[in-house]
Amino acid sequence: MQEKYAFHLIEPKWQKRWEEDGLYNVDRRGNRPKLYCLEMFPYPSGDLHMGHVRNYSLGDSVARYYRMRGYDVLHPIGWDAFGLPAENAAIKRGIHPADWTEQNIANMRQQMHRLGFSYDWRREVATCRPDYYKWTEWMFLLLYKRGLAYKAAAKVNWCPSCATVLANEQVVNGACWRCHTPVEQRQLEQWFFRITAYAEQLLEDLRMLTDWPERVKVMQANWIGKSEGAEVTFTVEGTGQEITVFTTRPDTLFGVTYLVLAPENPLVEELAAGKPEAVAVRRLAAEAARVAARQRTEQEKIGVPTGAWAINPVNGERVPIWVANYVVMEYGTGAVMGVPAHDQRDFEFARKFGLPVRVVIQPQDGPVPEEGEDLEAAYEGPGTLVNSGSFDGLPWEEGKKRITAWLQEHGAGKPQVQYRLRDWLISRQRYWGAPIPLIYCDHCGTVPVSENDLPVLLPRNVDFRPGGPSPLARCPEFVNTTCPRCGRPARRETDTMDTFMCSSWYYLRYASPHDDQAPFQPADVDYWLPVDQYIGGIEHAVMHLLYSRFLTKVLYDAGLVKFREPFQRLFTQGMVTLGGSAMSKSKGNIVDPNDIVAKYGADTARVFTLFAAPPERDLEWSEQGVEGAYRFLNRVWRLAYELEPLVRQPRGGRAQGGNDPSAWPKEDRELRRLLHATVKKVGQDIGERFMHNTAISSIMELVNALYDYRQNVPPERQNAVLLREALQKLLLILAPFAPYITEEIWHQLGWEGSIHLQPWPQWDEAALAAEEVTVVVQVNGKVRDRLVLPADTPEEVLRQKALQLPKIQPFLAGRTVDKVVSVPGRLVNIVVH
RNA sequence: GCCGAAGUGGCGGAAUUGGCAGACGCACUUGACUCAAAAUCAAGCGUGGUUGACCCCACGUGGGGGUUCGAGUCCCCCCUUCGGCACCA
Repeated sequence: MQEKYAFHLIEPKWQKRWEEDGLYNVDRRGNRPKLYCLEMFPYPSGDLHMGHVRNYSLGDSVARYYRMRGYDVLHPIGWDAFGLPAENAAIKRGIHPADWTEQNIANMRQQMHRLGFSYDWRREVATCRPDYYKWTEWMFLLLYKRGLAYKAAAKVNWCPSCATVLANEQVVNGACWRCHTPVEQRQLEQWFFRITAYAEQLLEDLRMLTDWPERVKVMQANWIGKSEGAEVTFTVEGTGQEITVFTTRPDTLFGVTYLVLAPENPLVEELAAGKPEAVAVRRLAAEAARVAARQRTEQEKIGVPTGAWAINPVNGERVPIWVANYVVMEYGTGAVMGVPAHDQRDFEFARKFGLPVRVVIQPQDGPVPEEGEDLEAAYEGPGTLVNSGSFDGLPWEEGKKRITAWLQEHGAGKPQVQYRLRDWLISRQRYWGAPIPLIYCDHCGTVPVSENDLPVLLPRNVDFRPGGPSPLARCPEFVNTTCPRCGRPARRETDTMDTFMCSSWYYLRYASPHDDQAPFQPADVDYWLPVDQYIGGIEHAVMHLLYSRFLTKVLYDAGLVKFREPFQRLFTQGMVTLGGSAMSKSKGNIVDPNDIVAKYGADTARVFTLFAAPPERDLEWSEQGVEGAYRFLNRVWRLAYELEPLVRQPRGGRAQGGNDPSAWPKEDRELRRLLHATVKKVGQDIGERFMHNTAISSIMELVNALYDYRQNVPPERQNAVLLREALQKLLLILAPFAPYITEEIWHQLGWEGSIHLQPWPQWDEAALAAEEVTVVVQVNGKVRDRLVLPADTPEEVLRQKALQLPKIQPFLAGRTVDKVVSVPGRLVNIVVH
């Protein structure tokens, strides 16, 4: 065996060999359990960054572990390859997006090879290739046919920097999720997916996801934003028009002292027309229109009366109708009933504009002033109905039900559930995306492209110069076509799909990556899906993960898949930081994985990223920590080098006491116990706990124990059988984390076959029981001494020995022993006073 | 404001079921090897007190209270940090 750990020679050698042997290719066989381990596929930006290294190292160790445990492991990778940076490269550097993307893919694929990730490369997909986006278009048509795709004019989020619209999920704090430019509101006609039709299921099925992080489920639930309440219909005095409001507090209906409409509500103009208030109303509406709905939060509440009045259905009272900027058109009905006594926003508004405040809920304890005019703030808590006619005295929850029922009986309302979720806007005014497969015909209207004509190909020669309509709209060869229905000249849709559409179904494609008849074969998907373990960043908690869940449910309803949820277990890993913040080009705090691999090797990079922090937390990059990981691998190498003569002895060498471990000396039995305990723990840490950091630390402890044994046991007494077993198992459990060095040592020591095809080592449960235990002796809960005893010492003997310990005596002198608590194998606690 | 997660040495973190707090690693200190350095190996390394030394004692997991023989872990209150949602009626 070589004396030096020459990673730079070892790693390229095995990389090539594994690839030639197709070591990680997997096919549907069915005679072994399957496991689908998936990491979120990357955008091919050009280079892997440390976040990728961490994400893929995590997934790879899981995949390798289960492979060794006898599973057929589907572990694929691909490229989320449509998107704006490719188009920007075209604009800035004159390189075509397709070429730019393919070059980046080639480079990143090479980096992944160097890192030794165990992918089945035959299954690689790229969303920008026609053989993939053909099926993205197919998915669009599926939604279209099922009535889940529609075109509508709406006020939408526009990113001026990306020159395209964005979905609500893609606006973060009022800015574009990708480039952080503040978004603007624009009135445009766009394509939407009716994700709101699945709001209830998307919310309800979160319960099934018991192996998802709580915070992701909470974020999705918040995003869906379910509210239960009632719709109440008010009549406009004089005209008989109706204004419907949504409220979660029908129990406060007797407390209504005004109505408010959103400035964009079309009723506003109707109501004010011809009245003296019309000028002020129009001015307010115009003012509000200038401010994006999402930025209104910081605005002062402003409002004006419309001059119209409404009749409260429950008591026939006249209340004024106002317009105010604190009501949003996009939620509910764009109209709200004002109950200042029991809603803080209404309270502030009423105080500012001198509207009356009427108390209709009395809390159980501590009276709220009966006269609303004395209130200092709205009372929003529970209580009993007052000033509410025949409903007086009801508990509020009961009041909600009874008043809603009354409204329903009298045709003035009904129970209503509202969701905050909006439909998914999928049009993008960009070139580098999957075309929306629709044709507009002057005679036939909107006509979907026939499935047989898919894919609608992106034309290669387009004009990328910025400004004006999107490149596709400026490409007559693309735009001009014939109507599939009537054959007359027609125009293609020139918007492309949101790239989140491409990534919302890719995990299905890996099952049948090259099928040209269907997006996937049922037999493949039924076998491999759902994904058993999905790993990625938290940033996709409500974007990618929500869209993928939605699409899966649509496919389920269409009978195309047999599962309702695509990702069984989800793990969200933390960021890689340097100087406390995420690595980014703009901050200039980048560590290039290429440099680390060149300097220390891929195994070191992998071991460091897995060891330095628990996977879910942020990982602060540390060059010294990397050196620590490198030192550890060198210690493993040296250990193997030193043990080689022992390992290679004919018939495995000798062991004092023969091959029966129970006859071995104590040091041998102790080392064997640690070995077997470590094998068990590492398996649990990867498979059950997802704590790769503690898995590696326990392997380090094993290595340390082996060094101690070598140093402390005289050479002639060292147990070759044990050391051989220990080294072999050590390599096997380290293999998922450090695939190169373990493979190399495995072969240098003369063991057969790839280490990565070996079964996970067995552990002997009987070997785990320590023969001797250290029992802590406490007095009043404080540790005063320790006893080392055989593990099977009877509890009575244990207590006796503890009470007789010399160090204990001073603490017992002059005191009475109340009781003695003992836990065999752990402690004795003597309670005195 | 509502919801969620977290808070442990100089640093990253461990403690899986209520049972020795600080595993493992980094940094640091000392020693061995060396002409020297690097590498490697060995020892030490929570805070305070005490001692010639060994020992020993007290305190210690964001703060305060509680349950328990025993709390980093369970309960209540509070503080801080991070994340999500937010005039959503």
